[in-house]
Amino acid sequence: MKPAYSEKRLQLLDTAERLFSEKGFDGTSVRDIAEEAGINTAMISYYFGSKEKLMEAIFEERSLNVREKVDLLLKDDSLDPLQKMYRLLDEYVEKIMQRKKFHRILLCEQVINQNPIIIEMLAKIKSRNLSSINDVIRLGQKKGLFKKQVDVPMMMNTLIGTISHMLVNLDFYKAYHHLETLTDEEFEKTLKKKLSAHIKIIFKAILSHES
Amino acid sequence: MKPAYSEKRLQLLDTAERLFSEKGFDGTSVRDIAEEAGINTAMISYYFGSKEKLMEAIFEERSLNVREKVDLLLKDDSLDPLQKMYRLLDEYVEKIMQRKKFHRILLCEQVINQNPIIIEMLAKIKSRNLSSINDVIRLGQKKGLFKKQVDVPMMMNTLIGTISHMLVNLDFYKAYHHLETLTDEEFEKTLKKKLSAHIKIIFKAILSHES
DNA sequence: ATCAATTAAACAAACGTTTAATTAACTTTG
DNA sequence: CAAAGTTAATTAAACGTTTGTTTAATTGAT
Repeated sequence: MKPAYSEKRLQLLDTAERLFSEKGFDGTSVRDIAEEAGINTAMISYYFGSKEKLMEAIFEERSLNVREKVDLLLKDDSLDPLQKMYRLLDEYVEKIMQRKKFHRILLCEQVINQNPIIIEMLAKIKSRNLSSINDVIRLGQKKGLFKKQVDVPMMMNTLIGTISHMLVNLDFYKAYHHLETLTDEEFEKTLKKKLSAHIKIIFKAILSHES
Repeated sequence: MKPAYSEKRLQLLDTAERLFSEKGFDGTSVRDIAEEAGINTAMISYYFGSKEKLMEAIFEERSLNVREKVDLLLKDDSLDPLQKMYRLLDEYVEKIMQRKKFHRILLCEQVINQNPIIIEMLAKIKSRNLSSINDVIRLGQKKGLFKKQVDVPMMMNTLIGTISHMLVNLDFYKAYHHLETLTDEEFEKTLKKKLSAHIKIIFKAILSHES
């Protein structure tokens, strides 16, 4: 369980992430992971200690923390509060799309997972991110640009819910809009633009006071 | 595998739904289910044929079909198209909240599931529901009340994504708004109202043309 | 006496983890 | 600079459980 960054460790981590996202944690055996990675089964215990701890390692390496992004945003005087929120929203779209496999795992594990270490990890990240976002919201309210009553967790719920649910409907969405001819990169680019524009409309309606 | 509606069959189905929603399909053993239901393990094969088919039975009994609701809505001349969409949205909030356990299962299985029967089942329901909803949208567009370009799957993605993601954040949301003192029924009522109002704002922004 | 419902026991297969042995990579030493 | 010694990396095999399903026997009602 010694080395922190070896090629085989990373190989196991990537393979496990892929298989967990395709078949779930309990649907994937350590033999599956080792075999597909071309590495001996015992190496999982050797590097991570256990299958559970391998999962924890995935969460530690892939979880999304927006505090730094928010700090930069708050300092940037060239952007009004709504534009700051637009940038933040794009950050979520970008990062979640960038880490599709992990966020599919996250989607399942938030329902199923019983591991107290992961539960604690997610609770901390959620609280921290929410409190950072609240800073931006309060700024907008102070400047009189946002409504006084904004249900921020509800708004974030729609942000993450919309992006996450798109992750499970990717193929359906692609087929509906006849986008199968596009390359993966083209489709991804198109989709991110659509998601971004769509959620901007939503955020504007939630945040700013108009009839 | 004979009887379609016996007390023990329903008992197994309910217990399985609960355990699958708490621990996932692969995280739940047939012994778990049988033991918690107080029924012999072999009865699962007897009634359903297999664990897989038990899961299929859950999907058959709990999936949400909105066609009837939409048909009623389309006929109702006392409602304008936006109000029809509001009613439809409330139907989704109501039904998903009513079937929390099943929709937690659905959330995971849409990512993980490999069972072709369930995949086919979900694809059919999704297409059917979407085409029904498209009828309402086209009506609104015909009357000049809705935008000409509406990404209906994207809109539905936000609807279902918002409600579903709330299902995994219930406790967090309750704690954030200090709603722990409420009874379960009171909280559920409050939450449904909040969800409904929130999504109405979103739908209005997506559907109607304003700056 | 017949047939459905129910049971405990047994089945092989798959599970996560550990073991003890072997190989590979360095370090130390003469 | 090679040989010996030392530690880390890697392996195949085995461990004891648990898995979903089936079996063959038993119960209960008609």
